[in-house]
Amino acid sequence: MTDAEYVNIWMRPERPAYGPKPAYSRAQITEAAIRIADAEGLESATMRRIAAEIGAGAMSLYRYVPSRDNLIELMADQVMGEIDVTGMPSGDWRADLTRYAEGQRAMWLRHPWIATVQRSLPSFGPSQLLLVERLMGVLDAFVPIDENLGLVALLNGHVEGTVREEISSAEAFRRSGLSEPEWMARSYPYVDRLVKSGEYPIFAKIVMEARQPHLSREEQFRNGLERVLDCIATALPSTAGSPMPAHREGQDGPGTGS
Amino acid sequence: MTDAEYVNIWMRPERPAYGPKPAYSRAQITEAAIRIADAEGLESATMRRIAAEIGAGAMSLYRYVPSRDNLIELMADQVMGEIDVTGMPSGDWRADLTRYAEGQRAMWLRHPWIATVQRSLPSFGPSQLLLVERLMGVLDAFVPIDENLGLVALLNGHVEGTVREEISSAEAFRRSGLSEPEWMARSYPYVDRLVKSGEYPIFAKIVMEARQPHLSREEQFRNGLERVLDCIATALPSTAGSPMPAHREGQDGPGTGS
DNA sequence: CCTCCATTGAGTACGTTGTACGCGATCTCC
DNA sequence: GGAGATCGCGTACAACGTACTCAATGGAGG
Repeated sequence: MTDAEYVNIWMRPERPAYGPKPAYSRAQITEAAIRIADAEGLESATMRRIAAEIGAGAMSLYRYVPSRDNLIELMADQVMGEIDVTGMPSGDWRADLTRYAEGQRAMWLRHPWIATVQRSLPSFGPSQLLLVERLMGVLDAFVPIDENLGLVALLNGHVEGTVREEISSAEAFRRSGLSEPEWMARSYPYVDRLVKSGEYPIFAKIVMEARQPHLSREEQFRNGLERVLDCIATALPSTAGSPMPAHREGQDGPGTGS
Repeated sequence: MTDAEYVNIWMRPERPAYGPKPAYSRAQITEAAIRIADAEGLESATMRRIAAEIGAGAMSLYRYVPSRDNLIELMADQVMGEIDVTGMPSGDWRADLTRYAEGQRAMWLRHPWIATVQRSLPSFGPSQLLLVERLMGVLDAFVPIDENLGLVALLNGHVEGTVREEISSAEAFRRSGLSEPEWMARSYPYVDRLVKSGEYPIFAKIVMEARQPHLSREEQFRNGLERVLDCIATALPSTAGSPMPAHREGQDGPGTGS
């Protein structure tokens, strides 16, 4: 009835007209859920567990949140608000996008369960909306809105793709209960068999030769990010300010000399 | 005990030495699971449901697969095998990568549940391995392996990011049980309030002005893909063949006529 | 002031999930 | 021809999300 009226969790008012004072709040529940999900994974953030965390009865949560799915939407929007995009656009689009990208990555690493959340697309929560405003505001002066959408998608695609991989390998370890070295030791026979079989030369090349996988995650991320920013630069008019990538100081783009 | 020995589903042999003839097979179970997940979502592909689909008892599946998570890994690898990468590298890297990207997208759209699967990173199944061989083989002759990894990550990031958005909006409709027009009608008051509030000028601009969201999904994907391929082109040596389409001097590569 | 009743926190209960365990039947190896 | 591993499968259990129900609560209308 009234439940189905709201297509969005944000369309549903939190506080009713009158009645007894609520003992808890959406914010409190959301924060508790995030705390649990951060520490033990999203699947551990069950309704009972969250309720216990704040000292409530299991069913009390449903006075504040219509369903677990909606609570997860609240969690997702909440953590999006952690990304610092104040003062954007600052005038230096490259610095702005870098700060955004690193903030996004840091947030994902703090809250790895984000990777498993279906952002049911247009569920625009307040934090997500603000993020869009600031992020797309960076390029808004330089390109038409459609171009902006494309460039932002490119940037987000890279950030999310990279971090997702980072997270999922960490998650795989956590789930299996093995440490990374132990896991690698266990995997060695399989990988070794694949390499020695000769059927997968490029896989073997990755295992044997690639240095990228041995760099720190930060460096891997940085390298990819610079590439994406260079790509964005080519789509902007020269009035956009940041110089062309070719003669940037400390340029480390595609094809280092060594 | 012997269960924990295997870190990988692919390290565990399917057929044991002796005993009665198995009535089913991993492949059969995997296919049934995929069929159900395609039609009703991954959460409907429960062990009981899958067993019923092939006419088996619920617990029989555990003779073939150690856990549901491992079954999902099998499913994921299976559908990766659907992407047609035969004949790569063909010599035209741009055509190869386009075919790969569109194949990847088509596969994701056929099996939307893929978006929710944590690819526990190095669980290299046979199809995934073959895919890596063919895909990375496309650029292997032109760039060092580390550069290749970066470029492929860029491409995959775009494909996955775009399709993920495509899927999650479709999923949101499916879950809510509403049709797209009905959903939009329900959302209208919320969106309208946001736009009229004046607090979100760029969001408003997207809603009011952007044409990209009204293009077909194929066109949106194509546009973004071209951008990524252009970006990759700048990282390749000129011997790679495919010329830059638009704003570069058209040095027609030897032999490539497109 | 009192009364009304929507809303509160919370207990109980139901249906569904993944899967541990154990059974008799079946097949390969020695 | 045993011996014993492996088969399909029924039963059982713990944990999940959440529908339903209840007495207690406290602002609104008189």
